[in-house]
Amino acid sequence: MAQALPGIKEYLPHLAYDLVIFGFNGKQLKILLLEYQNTDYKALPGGFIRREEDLDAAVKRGLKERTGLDHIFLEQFYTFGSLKRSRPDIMKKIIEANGINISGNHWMLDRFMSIAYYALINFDEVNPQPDALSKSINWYNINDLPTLMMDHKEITIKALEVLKLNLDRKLIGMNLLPQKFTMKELQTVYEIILGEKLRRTTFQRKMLGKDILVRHEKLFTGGAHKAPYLYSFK
Amino acid sequence: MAQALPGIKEYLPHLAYDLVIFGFNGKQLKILLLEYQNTDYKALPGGFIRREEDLDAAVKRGLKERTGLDHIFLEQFYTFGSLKRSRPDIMKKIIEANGINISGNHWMLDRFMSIAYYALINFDEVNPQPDALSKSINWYNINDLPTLMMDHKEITIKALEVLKLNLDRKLIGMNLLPQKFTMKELQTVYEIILGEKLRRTTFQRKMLGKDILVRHEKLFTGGAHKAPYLYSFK
DNA sequence: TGTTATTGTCTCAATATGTTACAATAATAC
DNA sequence: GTATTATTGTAACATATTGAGACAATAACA
Repeated sequence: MAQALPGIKEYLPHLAYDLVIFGFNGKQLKILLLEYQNTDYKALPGGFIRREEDLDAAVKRGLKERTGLDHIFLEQFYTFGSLKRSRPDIMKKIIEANGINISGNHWMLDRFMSIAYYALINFDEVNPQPDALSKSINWYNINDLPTLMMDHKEITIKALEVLKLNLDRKLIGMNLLPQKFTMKELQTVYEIILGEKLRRTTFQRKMLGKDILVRHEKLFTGGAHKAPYLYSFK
Repeated sequence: MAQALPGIKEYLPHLAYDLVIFGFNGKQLKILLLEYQNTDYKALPGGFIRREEDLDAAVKRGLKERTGLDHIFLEQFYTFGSLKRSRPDIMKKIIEANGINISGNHWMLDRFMSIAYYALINFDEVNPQPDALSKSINWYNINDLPTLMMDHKEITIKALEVLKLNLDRKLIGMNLLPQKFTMKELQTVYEIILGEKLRRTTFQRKMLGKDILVRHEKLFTGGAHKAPYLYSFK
């Protein structure tokens, strides 16, 4: 089961990226977390940058490896560079828990800066894949996260803050919903990201007034009530 | 005149920071640019990160070296990581123009990512200092910039975009104005950053309504008209 | 004392948002 | 069928915010 670690000749030292991948299941906002083999550590997906590769390309590559998806909303939001964020002791445990021997001066145990990105994906389209060191990758509710490794909690909180600030400006609902959705689903996305309840009538009027939605057929769910229209973004 | 280059043992390889330092002279928004010795290159101030130094600390150190100032509004806004942004040919010219020999595989000629920050300072308080490789450092009007080295124009444009987005949220006027200022000066700061004229009466009402300003004595400038009040931030 | 440019504030109009109300459904129960 | 229920779409009105113009109150100077 022993495998080769990435070589220092292939990757830039001291540099990594981390991904906060948001998904929406119709009710709740979730993120993807890796669980490392034989440890309790849960972590954001991440990776290294090849020496002859654009930063953005490296992150897109990692995102595709974890989700199988291309052409996803992806945005850099912050670079974490404090000294204390690097924890060679934890990295060593994770690698050794995979049955790999690592020398004390291996480059993966050095200090790292992490350039953090967040991605927005349609929950239903993705089949997440764990990376080489982890045993599983799973969705976790943003309001009920487990303990995260190192500074990954801080990274996640910052991602959510940026998401909130960008909510209106970047039409973020578009990327978290299926192609067609109801007004209520759109409102739920907004409510979860903003962390507050919104008024139904005001929200509807505002969204319809923006001239960004197309109305389609009604959705009959079997509920004993008026059926809502489906919408898509223009 | 020959001097020693920074050693690879002291600094993290492949990593630099750049600073977009904004100042306001009462009329125009300006940034600080270095001019390298014996070249036509103009560039943003920047530097490297020590191996045992927090990223933020490195940038604060650099900001203090250039401006002499501490406790300045400073914010990270983006990390530039494309392959083509690194130009070892240009770096080599700059270093050799300082009368220093540099070998072709020196670490300063490697690929670099740059973590960009912007700072807001009070124009009148600062006495800028050039760095070891440059002959001068000067203020340039943001609307009339010279040709900048490598991707520094792109970095500057992005800084201005972020400044614009953060204008209301972070009370940016506070950092660009002297302690006491007139409503007109505050409005001018807003107008330049937003790139549009604002309505005097609406602006005044909005600012006074925010409950962030303290009104002081009037300012008599000698103009043949009513004297404006001076304000400071609470 | 009149002239000029600018400032502080008021008013009214135009928009935008908060709030309530209510008719129009889809399914189900009878 | 007809009544019942939950939810949706939209109208209506109230309130708040912003746009636009008007105007009196200066400072300095001729």
